[in-house]
Amino acid sequence: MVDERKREQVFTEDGQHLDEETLFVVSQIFKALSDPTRIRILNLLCTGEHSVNAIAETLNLSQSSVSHQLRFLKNLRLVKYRREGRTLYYSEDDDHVMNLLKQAIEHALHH
Amino acid sequence: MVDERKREQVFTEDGQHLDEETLFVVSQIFKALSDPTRIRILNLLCTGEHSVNAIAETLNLSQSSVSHQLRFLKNLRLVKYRREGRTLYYSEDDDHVMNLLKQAIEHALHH
DNA sequence: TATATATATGAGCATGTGTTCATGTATTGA
DNA sequence: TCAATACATGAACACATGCTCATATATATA
Repeated sequence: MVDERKREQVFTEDGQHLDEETLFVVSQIFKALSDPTRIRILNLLCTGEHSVNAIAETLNLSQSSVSHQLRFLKNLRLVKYRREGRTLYYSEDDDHVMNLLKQAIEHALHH
Repeated sequence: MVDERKREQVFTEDGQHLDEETLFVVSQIFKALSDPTRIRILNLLCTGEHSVNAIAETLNLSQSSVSHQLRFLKNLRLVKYRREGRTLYYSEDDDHVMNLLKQAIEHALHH
């Protein structure tokens, strides 16, 4: 039997109270990682920067779809880009989130 | 400038080729963590097992909503339950995924 | 057996999401 | 300036998602 008294909203190591903003940020991070296309793009960017067309060709996706997803990832500051002429080279921009992705991939592969 | 030759599908530490199933599993894990209600439920279960009604009352959610989400989490084997009379006590069932959640929460809090 | 309690489930609905298609914008080179 | 290249953007559509409401199921107790 468990103690069912309402927990006080103290901050403990786990099960701490989550304010609205934290809840939103956490859900956004995971939402970004919850789509197969975005996972493939981020996984590819693990190997270094790539142009939009390179991503589309390598992953066999439409240029438009890749561009839309890159905008999504850019808004969350998970990727960044650098311009060289007409070409934009995208690369990762959040070590911590990339780490979460790598952990989940490792977990899924070794099961 | 980056080497744009198509990557061979060798397995390297990062950026490895992701087969369909792995991709699906990874996306499902993150999808489970991408909803505020499920995050709150899992975060509460960090503190120990809770009945369905206790979860609903503590988090101020409807019984139906909690029950639906618990079914979702149970299908992914992220939670389990034990029966005691009419009451079902739910608890976490995947240390690794709970760890991903805790990391993301810590990351979001200290920013 | 009848009633109450705890939870599960299905339908329906509003909203969110990811894609394609068409087109717009920016940069380069002739 | 004109055409070509690389990428971005908006609309529209199909589909997924999470909630509520009503109801079903399972267990305990009188």
